[in-house]
Amino acid sequence: MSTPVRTRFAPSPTGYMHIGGMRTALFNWLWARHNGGTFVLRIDDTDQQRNLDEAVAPILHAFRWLGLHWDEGPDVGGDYGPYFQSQRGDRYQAALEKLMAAGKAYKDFDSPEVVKADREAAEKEKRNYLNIRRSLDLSPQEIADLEEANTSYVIRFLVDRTRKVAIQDSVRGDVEWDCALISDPVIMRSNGSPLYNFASVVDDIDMQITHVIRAEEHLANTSVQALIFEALSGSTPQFAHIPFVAAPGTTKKLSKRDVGKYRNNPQFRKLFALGDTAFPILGNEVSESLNPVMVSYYEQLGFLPEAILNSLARLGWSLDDVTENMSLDFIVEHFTLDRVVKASAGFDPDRLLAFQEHWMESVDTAARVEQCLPYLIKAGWISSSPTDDERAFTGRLITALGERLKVFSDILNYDEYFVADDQLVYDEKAYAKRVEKSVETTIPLLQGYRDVLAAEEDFTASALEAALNQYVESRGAGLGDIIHALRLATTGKPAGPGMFDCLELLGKERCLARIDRMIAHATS
RNA sequence: GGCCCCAUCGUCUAGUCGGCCUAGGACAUCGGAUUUUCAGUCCGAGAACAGGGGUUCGAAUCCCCUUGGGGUCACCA
Repeated sequence: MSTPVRTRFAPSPTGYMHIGGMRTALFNWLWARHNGGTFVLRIDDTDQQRNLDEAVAPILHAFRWLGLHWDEGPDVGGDYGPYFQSQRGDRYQAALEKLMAAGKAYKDFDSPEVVKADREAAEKEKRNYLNIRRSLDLSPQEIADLEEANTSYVIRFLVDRTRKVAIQDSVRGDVEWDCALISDPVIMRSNGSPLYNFASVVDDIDMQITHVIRAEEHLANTSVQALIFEALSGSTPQFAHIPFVAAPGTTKKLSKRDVGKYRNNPQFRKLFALGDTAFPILGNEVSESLNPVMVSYYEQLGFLPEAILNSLARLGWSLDDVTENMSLDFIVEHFTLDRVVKASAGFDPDRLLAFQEHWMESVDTAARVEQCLPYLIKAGWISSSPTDDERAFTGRLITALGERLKVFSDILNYDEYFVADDQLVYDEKAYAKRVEKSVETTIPLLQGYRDVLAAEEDFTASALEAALNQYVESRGAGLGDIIHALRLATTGKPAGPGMFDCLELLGKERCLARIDRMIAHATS
C-alpha cells in the first residue's frame, strides 16, 4: 500500500489571490482529491507580519468561492500545525541545529556589503558568482570572538560542491544540476528568521507532503531545496513543475506588476471592459486593487466558479483531444500529472468567456435572479429588500435576456428597464440613424402604432407582434420602417432582447409614455 | 552572461514511447443560412508540426546542432 498523497499550496499573504496561483493551487487540490489524499493550505509568511489577517482573508475567500476546500490549514487546523510559518519558529530552529550539528550549515559573518562586493567582482570578471566561504576558515576562537562582539551573521546551507543533484520531475522528467555552480543559500537571516527555501522544506517534511506541485518558475531553486530535503530527511518529495500561466497573447509570466500594460492587450480588453462598465455603477474602483489578474475580479463581476475552474484546469492540462467542458467532479476523477503540458500556457480571456457561457446555460432563471439581485440593489435600481414585484420583474427581464446574460453583472447593462420613463437616454448614433434621418416617415408610423398599442387588450409579445405586422401592412410599410425607432423609443438602445419581449416587459403604460416622449422629442 | 526549462493552427491543445496524420478538437477569426435589431443557433472556410542535419523502409513523434522564447540567479516567496 502506498503512502497517502498529501499536497499543499503555500501562498504568501499578499492580500489578494492571483489567478495563476489559483491554477497552481487547483492542480495541487486536484491531485490530492484524485488520490483521495489531503490538501494542505499553509501560509508562507516568513517575510511579512503586518496585517496578517487582512492579507490572508482574501486568499481563503477565493478558495471558498471556488469550492476548493482545504483539509488542513488556517481556520480548520490539522495534525501538523501551526499552518503559519511565522508560528513555526521552533521547527526551523530545530532543523537548523540538526544541520549545524551535522556540519551542513554554518554561520557566515560576512556583511551584506562584502557579499555584494563579491558578487559585483564576479560579475565584472564575467565569472559565475559563488559565495566565498571566508567564515569557514574561522577558528572556534575567532567565531567566539565575533559572537562576543555581537557581529551579525546569517546561516548558510553548505553545498557539497563536488557532487550533482537531480530530481525526477513528474512533468519535466529528469533534471540535474552541478552543485559546483550553486552558491550556499542563506537559510536564516541575521534577524533569526528563516528563508523560504529552508522554511518551505522544513514544513514540507513536517507536514509529510508527498507531492510538491508548483509553477515552473520554482524549478531553478529546486536544486537547493532538494539538497536540503536530503540533508534533513534523506529523501525528497515527488516534484511536479507545471508550466506557468502567461499573460494573454504573450509568453511572459502573468504578473500583477504588468496590469497597466494589460489594459492595452487586445485579448484582455473584453475582461477590462466588463469591469469598466460594471464597477462604476456599483461604486467600486477599477484599479490596481481590482483587476483581471485577481480571482476576486471575476467573483465581483458575477462569473461562475465552474467557469473559472474549467478554464484554469485547461491551462496546461487536457484530458484528451475533444473534452473541453468539465465539471470539477469530472476533473477530479480524471486529473493526472502525466497529462500536464510542459510549455507555458497563455491565459485566454476568450476561452474563459466561452466556458462561462457554457456553464451559465445550466443556471436556471430562479438562480440567475438570486445572483443578479445584489447587483441591482447595489446599483440602487431596486430597493435593498426587493419586493415581490421587483423580483418578478427581474425574473421576466432575465428570461427575455436569455443568453445575452453572460455574467451576472451584465444585468447592469439594462438600466433602461429600471429607469423612469422621462429619464431614458437615447443612444446618440442610433437615434441619428433610425429617427432623425427619417422623422417625416418614422414618426407618423410610430404615432399610429402607439394608438394600436393603446387599444391592445392582450399586451403580450405574440399579440403585439401580430398587431404590428397587421399595422405595417395596413400602412403599406415594412417592419424595418418602424421597428428600430420603436426599439429606440422604448429602450433607448439599438439592441437588446426581442422587440416584443421588451414591450411586454415594460407594459402598456410605460410603452405609451416612452413613445409619446420620443415623438415629442423628435418633433420639437 | 551562467544554469535550467520549453518549441504543433492567432490561442488552448490532441498526437503515450515512429506508420491509422494529405496532423484532430475547442476558442477566436472570416463567410453563408435563419432572425425585425443585437446575441444566439445551424452550415462552411482559412489557419500549425521553428530551421538544419541524422537514425529508419517510414518521423510532428527518436538523437544532435542551430534559432527562438521563457524562467532563475536576494538576508523575496
